[in-house]
Amino acid sequence: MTQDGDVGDDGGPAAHRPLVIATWNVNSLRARLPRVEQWLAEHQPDVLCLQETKQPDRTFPSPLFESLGYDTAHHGDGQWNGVAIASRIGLVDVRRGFGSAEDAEGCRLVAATCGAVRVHSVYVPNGRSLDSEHYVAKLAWLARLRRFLDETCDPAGPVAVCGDFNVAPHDRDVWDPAQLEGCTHVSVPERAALEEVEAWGLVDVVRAFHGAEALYSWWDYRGGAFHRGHGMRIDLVLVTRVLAERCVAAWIDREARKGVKPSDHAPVVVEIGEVPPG
DNA sequence: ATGGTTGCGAAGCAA
Repeated sequence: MTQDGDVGDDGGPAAHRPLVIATWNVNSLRARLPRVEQWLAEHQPDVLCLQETKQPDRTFPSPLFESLGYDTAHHGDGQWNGVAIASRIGLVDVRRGFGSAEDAEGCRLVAATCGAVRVHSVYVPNGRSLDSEHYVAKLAWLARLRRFLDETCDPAGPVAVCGDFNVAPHDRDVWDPAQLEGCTHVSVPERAALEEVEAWGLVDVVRAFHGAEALYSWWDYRGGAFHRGHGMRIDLVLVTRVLAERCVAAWIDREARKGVKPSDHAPVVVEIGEVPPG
């Protein structure tokens, strides 16, 4: 690992490695642990947000993360949902859930300050179907997230909201909008609820870096969806303007969807040049 | 053709 120094390799000004923040719905951390270890070693993110750890806090493998140089905060209470943040740049002021009745969906939000950045790992409810009570709860959860940001953060500061939003922001974020008419993830109300979250002061940096190009972060396990290109971009890194302005790269690691026992989601990675103090 | 796959936990549900 390189040390931050006053002088770079070429003798010129120090070349600071960007701050790397990633998010990954691992669809069971237990099942995915070898892939997560491999991915951390390969990409060396400073912060990794995880969703669907599918385990209670007491079994979360924090010692393993510590051995890899990461402090962790986990919020999970059983075999479903579960979110975490792993950070090698510090991890303080942990908050688990909204701290209110709206959190009844359970273990879908954890926040922590990592270095200068207030980081949130979120797992938005799936919604199941448009006529389901779970869809109503999904809309309410997104509205609660917006209020949570209003109450706990400053949009002028360095804030990142990362995770599986279970909403494709735009028709360009799904392989075939016609096939998905009447389905969750693309409906007008949930897209509006996501826009309300972004309107707090957040930029979808992967989209900002890739114009209108088709980019997906999730592909169904069934029917060879990945190889057919049948995906959706539902995993997002949303950052405040002060971070977006310093963003030097933002991408989705499709390679992680390949190989042995992949998650059905790919990691989303954002690289930020120089982070000002919060 | 209402299929297909994975994870959880040990039958069916959730995604």
